[in-house]
Amino acid sequence: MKDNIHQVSIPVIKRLPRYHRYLEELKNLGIVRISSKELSTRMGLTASQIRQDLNCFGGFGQQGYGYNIEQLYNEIGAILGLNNKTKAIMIGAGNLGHAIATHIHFDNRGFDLIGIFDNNPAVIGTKVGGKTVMSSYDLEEFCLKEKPVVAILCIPAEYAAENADKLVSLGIKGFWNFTQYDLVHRYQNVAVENVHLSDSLMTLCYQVKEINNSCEE
Amino acid sequence: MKDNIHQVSIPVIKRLPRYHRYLEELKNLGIVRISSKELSTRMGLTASQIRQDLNCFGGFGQQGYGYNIEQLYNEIGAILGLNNKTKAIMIGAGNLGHAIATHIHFDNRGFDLIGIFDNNPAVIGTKVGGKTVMSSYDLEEFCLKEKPVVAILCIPAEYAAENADKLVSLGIKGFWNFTQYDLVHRYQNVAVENVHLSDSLMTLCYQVKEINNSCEE
DNA sequence: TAGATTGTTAATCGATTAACAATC
DNA sequence: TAGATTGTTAATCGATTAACAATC
Repeated sequence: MKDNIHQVSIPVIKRLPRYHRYLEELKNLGIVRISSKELSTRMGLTASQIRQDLNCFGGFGQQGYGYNIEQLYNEIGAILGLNNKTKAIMIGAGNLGHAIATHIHFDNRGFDLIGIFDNNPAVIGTKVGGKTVMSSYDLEEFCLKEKPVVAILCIPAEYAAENADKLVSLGIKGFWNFTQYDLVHRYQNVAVENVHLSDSLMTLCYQVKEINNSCEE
Repeated sequence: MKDNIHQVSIPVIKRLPRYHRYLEELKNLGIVRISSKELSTRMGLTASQIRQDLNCFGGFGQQGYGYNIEQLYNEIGAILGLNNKTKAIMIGAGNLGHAIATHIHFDNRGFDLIGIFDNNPAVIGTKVGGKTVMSSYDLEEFCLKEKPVVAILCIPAEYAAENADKLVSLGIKGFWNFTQYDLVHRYQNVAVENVHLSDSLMTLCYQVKEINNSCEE
């Protein structure tokens, strides 16, 4: 590992999961080593970028040889913290929450989903991904006892602010935010990862329009 | 509108939906005008950036006054193409597809979801968001007749490549890709907007770890 | 007119790419 | 040893920020 003095930039971090995916695939193909050049061709980026990215964390390669795929795969997994079992809770078990809870493999991604909460009586008590949905009234007691670190927000935007404030006061250090609401810049020392689905869809709308325009010309 | 000669950069496009959201909120509060300075404070960015971003598309403001909120809101909506009714189909009506189909307001985002397909007999024929799920066998005929422009991929990664190839051959010009699979760089003149949920979660994993580290020191 | 605030040009900052000496 | 490929420094590119003249 290298000096942790200046922290790694966001663009680099965002590329790590993609490296991890490609390396997993190569590993499963039984390939042992790869050069930055070869990997760059497969991934559609430059060899320079790969080497720069990896050297933010240390020298994982070997001159004249390249990188050992399995080793690099494990290193990146460790950097991301995928072997952790960070306790996570989900707030909101509607359509989206339900899908996220059952669709995502939290254990492979460094998390342990330990509780799901909702305030809708029709949902409380039902099973979602093998877990019984709890009432929001029991959230505080649960947090004091279980000390979850991350909260997944799958609630309507209008409840996001109050819920987030409460959760931070209960010790939450990170949000996976599926809400329209802008959580970033609100808290000190709290990580926020936004999944703004509507924003993403609008971006696609623009792009498709642009392609249509350029084709018509 | 301004010269369309050099196209607008991706970072700018990605910020447009956020502007749109803030302006909608301001509009609903009944506020009529806003300066780039005031908006920048609310959004946590610089006034310069806002003015630069907006001037990619034309001069919507007025010196000494600022921007008319309703007008700017409408302009950005028009730039994004939110008034379009681009025909979209969904491939895969599992947990995630079901949630996306019912959770997203496609009509406000420039799209019209006209068909949902799956190859699971247990799902075919059921209703999702008021629409009957069709069999994948009928996809080709449907596309030839209805000419959808965008496909939403909510299928396992291993089926992504074959489905995407087929859909492109059937005239699809854009993907909203919820698959692990990397669609970008595969096709000419096809827009791809990725929602890599697992990647996003891994990024959060890293960030939470970093916060913990810095707090312990 | 004076004050405010834009549109736009210039300066800065950061991220990506290229180059190459180090070394396996 | 010679060839290959890294780690790292230097050059380039692009995006963000600052400055200011134009103008409402």
